[in-house]
Amino acid sequence: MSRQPRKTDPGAEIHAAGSEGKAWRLTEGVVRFDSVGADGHGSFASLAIAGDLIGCETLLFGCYTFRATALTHCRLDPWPEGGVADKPALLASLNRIQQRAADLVALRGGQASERVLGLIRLLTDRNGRVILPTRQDIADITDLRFETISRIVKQLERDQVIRSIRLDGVHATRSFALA
Amino acid sequence: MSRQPRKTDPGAEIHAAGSEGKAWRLTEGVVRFDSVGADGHGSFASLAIAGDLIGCETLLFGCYTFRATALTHCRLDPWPEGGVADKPALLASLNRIQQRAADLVALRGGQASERVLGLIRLLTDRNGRVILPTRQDIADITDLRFETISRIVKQLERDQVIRSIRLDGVHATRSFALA
DNA sequence: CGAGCACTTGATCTATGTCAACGGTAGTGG
DNA sequence: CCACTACCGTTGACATAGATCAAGTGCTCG
Repeated sequence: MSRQPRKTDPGAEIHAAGSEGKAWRLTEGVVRFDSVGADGHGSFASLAIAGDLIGCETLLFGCYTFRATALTHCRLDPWPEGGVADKPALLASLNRIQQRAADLVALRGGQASERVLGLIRLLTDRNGRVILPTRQDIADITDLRFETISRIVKQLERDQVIRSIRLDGVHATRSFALA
Repeated sequence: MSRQPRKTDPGAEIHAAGSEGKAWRLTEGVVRFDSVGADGHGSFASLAIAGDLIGCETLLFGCYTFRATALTHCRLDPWPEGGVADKPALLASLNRIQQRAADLVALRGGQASERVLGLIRLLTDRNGRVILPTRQDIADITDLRFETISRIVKQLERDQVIRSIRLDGVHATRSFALA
């Protein structure tokens, strides 16, 4: 029995921390991971963007370490494709996780506007389009406040660093093209 | 020909970004990793503490992605022990890297004193002892300024959250015991 | 002894947080 | 259709944590 690809809406929980499940490759969208404390409250831990793996810790433990939440429309494909992960695939994902971690650290240091711009660049596709998470999610990722994010995004728009575009099914405040 | 364990002094470069080499397990000490830009300037990217792997990306690329610098006296053992990494070992390190990344993200968010305390806890051994990096390195890790770190560490000492201890070969301002 | 480093501490400044009010849009139920 | 609610985003006024600038201490090494 092979698993099916899975699609999610923005805001939907993909899996809870500690729940059982398998690993996936995120082929479209953005996912946030949260560490969940004993009280059930979560704090932002990591991010996955298209191409990243989700839940590879299940290969070791059988259950997920973090809570995963879709920040945009997402598509998840079962991983590993053949059902069994080989060593080169593991090495590649290990490397990707390491790189992503360095990106995240960079998004939490320096000037507020640089951080937001950094995240926008990270999320921009090869056509120069971005679908942003909500202001609150951007704030959680960058450790800023949503009011600050709102001001910065507006300012980037005024400075014509980004320009609002219209994609169907996406809030007007969240789809942009890089200038 | 099997490689020898390696020891380093605080401040020493363990390897440069892009240089060729193998993977190691850090058995003692703390190491910082920096992304190195085209201009040769580095920015803090990640941290390894005792038990973590260093340079597992060499299994894939043959060379190191980041610059590695010893923050304390360190001991490095060749990895994998047998010369070839098996899948369970890879999965375990993948998991460890993921966990470490979440720790790091947490160290860069919230109140300054909480971040510093978080780092201190992360670096404390099972006997409640810590050897801290320099104030500047702590600042780079937490994205604060060294003056701020100095004030916070002193305050933690005054509040008796930590207490200065004397370890030979270590600056008096850097070895502490948790209260 | 002098130079260089790491650390400490005080005074002041400022980027960002906080609080508050309001607008737009989607959904829901009458 | 409208009324109502629930979000999400925007904007202004003001507060403050931490940055910045500056001066001085103590240690180590040549």
